[in-house]
This record gives sequence, C-alpha cells and structure tokens, in this order.
Amino acid sequence: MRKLASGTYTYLLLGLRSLRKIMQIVREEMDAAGAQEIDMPFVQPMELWEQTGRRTDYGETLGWFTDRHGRQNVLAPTAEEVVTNLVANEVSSYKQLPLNLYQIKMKYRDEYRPRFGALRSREFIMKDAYSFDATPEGLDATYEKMYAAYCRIFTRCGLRYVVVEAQSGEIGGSGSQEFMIPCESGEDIIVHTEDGAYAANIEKAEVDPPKNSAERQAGDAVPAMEEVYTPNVGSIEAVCEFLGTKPQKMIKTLIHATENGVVVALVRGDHEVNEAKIKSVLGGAAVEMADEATIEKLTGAKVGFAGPQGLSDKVAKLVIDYAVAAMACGVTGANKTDYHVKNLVPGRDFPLEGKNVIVADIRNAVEGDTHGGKKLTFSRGIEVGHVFKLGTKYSEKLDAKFLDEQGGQKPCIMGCYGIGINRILASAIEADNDENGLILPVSIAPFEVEVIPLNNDKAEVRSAADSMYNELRASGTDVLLDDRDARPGVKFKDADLIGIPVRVVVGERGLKEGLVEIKRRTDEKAANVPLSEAVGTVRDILGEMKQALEA
RNA sequence: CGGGGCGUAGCUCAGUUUGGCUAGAGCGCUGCGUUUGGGACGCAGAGGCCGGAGGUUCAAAUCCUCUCGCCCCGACCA
Repeated sequence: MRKLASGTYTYLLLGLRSLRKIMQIVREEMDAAGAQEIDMPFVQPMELWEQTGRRTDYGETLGWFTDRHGRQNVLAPTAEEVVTNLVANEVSSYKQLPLNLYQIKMKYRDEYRPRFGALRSREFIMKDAYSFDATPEGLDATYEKMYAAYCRIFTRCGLRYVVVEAQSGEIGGSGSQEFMIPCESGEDIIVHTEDGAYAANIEKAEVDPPKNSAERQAGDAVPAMEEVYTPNVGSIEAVCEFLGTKPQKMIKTLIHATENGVVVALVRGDHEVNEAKIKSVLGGAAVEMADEATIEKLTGAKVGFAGPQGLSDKVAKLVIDYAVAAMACGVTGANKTDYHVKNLVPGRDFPLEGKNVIVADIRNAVEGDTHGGKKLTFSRGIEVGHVFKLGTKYSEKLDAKFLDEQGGQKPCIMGCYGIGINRILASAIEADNDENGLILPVSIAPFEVEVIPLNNDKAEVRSAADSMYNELRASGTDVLLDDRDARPGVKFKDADLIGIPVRVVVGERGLKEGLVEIKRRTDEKAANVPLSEAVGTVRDILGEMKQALEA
C-alpha cells in the first residue's frame, strides 16, 4: 500500500490480493443470504440527495462537483437514494418483495481528517446492501439473516469481533448494531458490562439513573441560592478554579435549538451531553447547539453564564440528566453576565417535573457508570460492519411504494447493511502481528504458502522448488515462489513481513537427505518433511487452518 | 475549520538557532570482486531547482512575507 495523498492510497499486488479475497468471502455470504449483487453509479445527481435531505445531513463530508452543464454530482458515500429510486421504478406489488440488493464498490467521503492509514481513508471499498420488505416482520427476518451472514463473514476472515448496540439515528426505536474488532488503535469507544451481556457504542450506551437519593435529601438543608461575581469566568474549569469547587458540583446548562423551539439540557459539569440521546428523548426532532444570539436572548447574559432557574416557562422543553436530578445542590450560571449562582437545589430552584420537563439519560457514559446494575467498562474498537433497520425514511421520500394484498399503497420497509472491506484488512493487521511483521489468517493472506529455494543457482534446488510450486498450483493452492536472487535472510524476513501463513524452504543441505522444511508463520521452528510428502503436508496444514476458520 | 509540527538524495534524517568553503550521513540503487540457512563485506560510482513564489543581502537550505503539501491533536460523523 502506498500513499498518493492524504487519505488516498494505491494498493499493490499483495494488498489487492487480500482485498479480493475478502470481497469474495463477502460475496459468497451475501449470495447465500439471498442478496443479489448489482452495480450502481458512483457519480449521482445531487437532486436525489436533496430529496432525502441528506445533502444537508451529510454536510461537508459529502464530496461533489459541478459538471460542464452546471449540474451538481455527488461522489457516492452510500447509495440509499439510488437503490430506493431503482426500487421505486421496478417494484409495484408485494409479490416482488422481499428484495435485497448489494454492491461492492468504491465509496468517497470528504473526511474532516483522514487518519490511521486505511482505517479512515477518503476513498474506500464498502459492501453496501439494502433490503426492501413489505412488513416489519419481514424486515426483522431479513435483518436476522444479514446479521448471521455478517457473523460468518468475520469468522471466515479470522477476526474476533463483538457486536454492539449502535445509535439508530432519525428512525427511533428500530435496531442498529455495529460489528467491532477490539483493538487499541480503534477509533470507536465500546462500552460493555463486565460479563459482556451488554455492549454498545458510546454514542448509544444507556446509563442507569443513580440509585441513592440520600444526597438529594441532604439538599433540604442547603441555604438559599446566592449569586457570586465571576468576571470573565465562563468555562467549567475556570469557574471551578475561581470558586474552589469541582466539576462534579457544577451544572452545565446547554441551550439547543430544535424545530419545535428552544430546548435546555442540564448535565453535570464533569459529564458530556449526548445530542443523539436528547434527540431520541424528544422523539426524533433534529437537535443542534443554539447560536449566540438565541442564548443571549433567552438568558439575558453572554454565553457561558446560563442557568436553569426561571427558564422552564420560557422554553419548549427542559431536559435534565438523571445525575443532575440526583444532586444535592450545584453551581451554575446566573443568567447574568459575569455572575454564577451557588446553592442551586434541583426541585427547589428549578422544577424536576411538569409538562415541559423531562428527566432522562442524556449524557455519554463514563467510567464508574452502570447498566442494569452492572459496571460498565470501556475499550476501543474498529467498526467493520453495521446493520441497520432504516424503516420507511427513504421509501417515503423517494416514493418506493407497492400495493399490498388489500390493494393499499405502502412504502417499502428498508434495512441497510455495510461492511468496510479495507477495514477488515486493516483490523486483521492490527489484531495480529509481531516484531517481524503481519500474521494474517489463511483466508485473507495474499498467498497461502510461499516456497523459498535457498540456492537458486543449484539446479537440483531450483528444480525441486519449481516442481513443488507447480504441483501446489496444479492442486489449486495459492502459492508464491520467491525465486529472487537474494540472500536467505532477505527472503525469510520478507515472507514473515507479509504474513504468509505457511513457508516451505528448499535448501541444498536438506535436499541431500531428501528433506524440505515446512513452517507456519506462528511456529517457532520448522519441521523437516520428506520432499515426496511435502505437497501433501502443506495441503493438510492449510486444510486445518481453513477448517479452524469455518467453526 | 482551530492548535501544533514537518517539507534538504529513492527512503530516514543532520545542517537552519548565529547567513559565508564544492550541501552531508545511514539505508537503498548501479558496476566489479569476495560471500551465501535469519536483512553480508570491500572497492568504485550515479543520484539534489534544499516544496514553490517573491523579498532582504556582496552572499540565502539558513532571515522576512506569501503560498502549496504532508503529519499529529481537536471539532464533525449514516
């Protein structure tokens, strides 16, 4: 793999061979799961993206250009629009459903910041599948099939994976799961209970409300709230330092704009608000941070001095995190520039109930939180696959409807399923390697076995190696012959570096006794095997390795 | 887009602070010879618009301005 520019790479022979093997496995499992392979355009009309609103949703990550006719074209990052448009034109009856279409193709995302080589590149190969069902039960069945196919794909690629609950986005309530490869260099945070019964992306991980109300009751004795002068001290850290308190004692008052009006969210000073959670608490309306003008108008103070007291009547919703509701008292903004208040008591100084007040889980999980009473731990992973029940978002907007048994018009119920082909290779490399290089599973290694003739100039060595190579090839084994005129050490190091699972060494010394050496990449020492049995032994070893990946 | 860093031989980098000899090293590459079971050795060589443009100066890889590219951190993410 060689870099051309930031986030764009040329794959050379070895990398490409691995990618092809991964694609083949994916293809076989998709076909077996009843999906049909198609090929959709990489360049797509912008109008389609405007119809579904994703031009805005994708924002800057969407790559596009204007052609000579002045038309705008999207460089496809996914293909929901195109496939839904296709189905809208082709499907008119429930008898044509269910339908499951997939493609394995280059995608483009204009990433804010491509990083970690193939893990997050601008161009990448993705298998994307889209299913269309007539009923929710049908979608469930398709989803299950795809889920099972994904498990087989990652197992066959020799990867240890975990499945986590993921944020399901706009269509609340329907399922979404990510397949993650646990690994230090991963970009995603996985949250799971110690027994592994619950695992989720940090975006999604649900947190138990605190159990003890003891602290709350202690709050009854707190004196009335009091304003303090905090000139030019806006941030949490600055206020803590100024007032000699801790972030855990602070209440962050975050003002959000939604299509239904202004929403104020409260989280503890040491917690991070999770907008996706607010969104689902509010029933799916888009949520974003309010701009300065909105905040100043609402609070009458500059940004950084907002507080919940007296605001509940002025906003559409007041959303309070469980952890804030459980606080005895806290420090927050005074709704007055350069002032904060202390001794603010939840329930006394601002409401914890009422028609526009919601107490819920609206923050990211942190160390020490629990789920279902079990402690949550954190680890990193690489997202290699995502299965997602989409519902009717796209089929409604793009008019993919069919007539059901009663003759009624219904939108198709969709699911979508992605696999990052490059990421599978990248995670296999990250997951297993040593100081000598890669250790690749036989199913995705560029070659299964490498034959190394040590003394190329010796005719008998050369001919023994050649005939082994030819025999292995003839028997359908993926074999590489290193016939370079190089020193032995160079060949050994290279074979190790590129992760070839099995290595056969043909040397003058061994050949005198009719022996060659066979060594797995993971073996300490090589085994001597009679030349006549070598091909059979190699095939047995490969057979075992492949067997292990089917289990 | 914000913050930081780096652009000198194919690669990794020194030299830049304090302007001054013919711009260097290791690895790689070419030729010849000796070697040959875990990245050999000797000898001889090739290889540079010091990222680009402009400026200061007797003199610029070195100082100034602008620009382009790359890396790292952050913000974003169906």
